[in-house]
Amino acid sequence: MADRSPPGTRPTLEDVARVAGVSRATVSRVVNGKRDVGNEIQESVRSAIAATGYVPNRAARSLATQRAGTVVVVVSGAGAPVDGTTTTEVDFTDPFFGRVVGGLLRALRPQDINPVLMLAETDADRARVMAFVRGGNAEGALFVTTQPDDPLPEMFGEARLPLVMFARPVKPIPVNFVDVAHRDGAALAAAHLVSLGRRSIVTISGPLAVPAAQDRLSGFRDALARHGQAYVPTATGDFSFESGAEAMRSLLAEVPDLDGVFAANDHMALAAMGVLEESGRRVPQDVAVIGFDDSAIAALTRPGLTSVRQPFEEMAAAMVRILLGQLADPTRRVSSVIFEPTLTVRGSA
Amino acid sequence: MADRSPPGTRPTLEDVARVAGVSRATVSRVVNGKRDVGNEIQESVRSAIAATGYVPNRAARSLATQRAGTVVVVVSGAGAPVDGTTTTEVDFTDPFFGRVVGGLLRALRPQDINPVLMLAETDADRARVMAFVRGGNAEGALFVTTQPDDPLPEMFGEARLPLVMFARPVKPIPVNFVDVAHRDGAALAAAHLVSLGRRSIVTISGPLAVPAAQDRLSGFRDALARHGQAYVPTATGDFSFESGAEAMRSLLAEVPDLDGVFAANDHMALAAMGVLEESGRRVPQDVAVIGFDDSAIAALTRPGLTSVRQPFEEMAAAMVRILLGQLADPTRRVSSVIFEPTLTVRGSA
DNA sequence: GTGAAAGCGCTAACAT
DNA sequence: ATGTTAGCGCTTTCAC
Repeated sequence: MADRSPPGTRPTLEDVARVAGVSRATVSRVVNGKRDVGNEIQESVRSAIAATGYVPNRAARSLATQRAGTVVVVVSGAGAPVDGTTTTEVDFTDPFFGRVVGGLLRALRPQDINPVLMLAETDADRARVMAFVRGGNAEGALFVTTQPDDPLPEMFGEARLPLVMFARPVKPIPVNFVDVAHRDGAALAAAHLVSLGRRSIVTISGPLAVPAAQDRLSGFRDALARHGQAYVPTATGDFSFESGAEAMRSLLAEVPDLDGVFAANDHMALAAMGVLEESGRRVPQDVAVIGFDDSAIAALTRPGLTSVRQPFEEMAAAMVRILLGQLADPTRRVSSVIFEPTLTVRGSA
Repeated sequence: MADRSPPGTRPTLEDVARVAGVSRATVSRVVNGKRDVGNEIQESVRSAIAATGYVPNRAARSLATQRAGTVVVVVSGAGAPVDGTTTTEVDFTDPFFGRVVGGLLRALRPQDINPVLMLAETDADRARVMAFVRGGNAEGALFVTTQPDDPLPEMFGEARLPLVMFARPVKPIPVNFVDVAHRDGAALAAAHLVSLGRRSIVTISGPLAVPAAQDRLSGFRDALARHGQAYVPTATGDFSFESGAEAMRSLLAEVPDLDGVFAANDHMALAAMGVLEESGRRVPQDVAVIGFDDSAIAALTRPGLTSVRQPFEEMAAAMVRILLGQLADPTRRVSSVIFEPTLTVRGSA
């Protein structure tokens, strides 16, 4: 198992072939599991591989096969390109980012495809991503963003390059995506609040330009209407902690006797809890609070935050599956998969 | 700018050369910014590139240059290989993971080197990483882990493969790393608590097998000793929320009149705050609490958590710098850079 | 079942 | 200053 070669010189197929006393082609066949190779030879090739410590060079393979063996995982989150460092970090501390990327990596792992991670914060970034894929350096892209109007999906569409998004794009463009049934998640929250006997329920919405926020709001309203509460006082935030606090304050002014709150994400729900407590109301006794995302933070507050959970890792796995399907059959039509959320019940509701 | 070629066939250097009426070599020179090319020709090559939509193929370039143009970013966090999904996610929701990886990507971005992201959760994963780099598919690795005894660094060392770690490894092996001055960070916390007039200060340590936890503890003790508090009651946690709560309870039993707490990370600090409030003590009036990491959560609690902050993005940039230096001059000795932390003051202390 | 040979797209001497 | 040429390490017909 020792390294014989001088540092910097890696063993090649040629080396293995020489050691095994066969041709490069045969070694290649063994390496790639082609079955029309005699057993004896197969043996000796394997031991030659072990002896030399051979590892295939992907660049050479890509060149020969015309397949990159690589996909790009593109992440973008914060809206504007940032000069400071703070805003941009939102990407990565955002609950869903890490979970999704982790899920993608795990789903990709058995496929012998490796993920190149790229940021898409600026137009230059996006151009870089496009060039990368157009140059044949990746076979497709997996795109996870919190920025609903990112132009990248359209660019991919026009270039007819394989892409799967996490979350439905705002514009109705033909693109593969995976999403959660936001309306159903909201309905879960509504049903839970009602089952808790809450009768004066309000909601803090996300920015209505974001499809997910839209759906969570309308789903919540519809569900509550089915349960008899025809009108749901609503304040709109932007998913940030601060906006959640402000929304809660204005709702409190409008509906002092409210006893249930559904916020479109956990940050805003947390902020709402804070405002409620400052106002002398107890959570969950006086007011029940439910968030959305089931982020790491939700478990770290007192009371813990009841929240709607998206099955991130399954969703990530689906993204990979769709992309691989598309690569295997490029004529395949775009597809989407919608997952059902669940409710994680903690102390707040 | 239109695509002329049938889908699937990408323009090559050859195509550009033909359109521009020059040789491949000349196009290559222009593409790579070699300066010994006449202006006229340069012009026509550029427009030929634009006309064809040419993008270099990295596989071919790698093969020719013998340089991968790729580094692998390895992340590992959760201790044992996991069958469920929960534990493993720790990686990604951990405050530092996203910040560091984000920083790495941004530092790599201008370098025309792209990062392949790999997990190192199991031995098979580690083997995969090793094979990847040994096969010449990446020029080196950037390793960020919360697992102090990961065997990967040693494997890289033995194979004499370029590696830079985030955080000093437990074993004193010769490896490049970037870290923060944990002792100084702890001293910052100590000084702040003392300046607040706290006289009965305790600390919640991380697992002592982790160098960072060791340093934070000893740094805190030493600093407090310099300020006159010779003995610091200590409870040891494992960085988890639950362990922090338990540690706080036992400290409370031991030192009922404590008025200051320094926890080795934010999760434990948060848990401590919760236990303190349950016990009827107010934060910060009765007890001041300081955490470590300045994670996203720290800003989302009430009161906000005062915490020691590591300059993650600068640290990530340093990792990249060190790796590139090593690649440029492989004989370079291992080096390390230690950054100074700062204190982010919020409501809790 | 195995080998010989061509070629993937690019770079880097070496010629001119 | 530009072109010619020979590979980089691998896969893949096509012969044998």
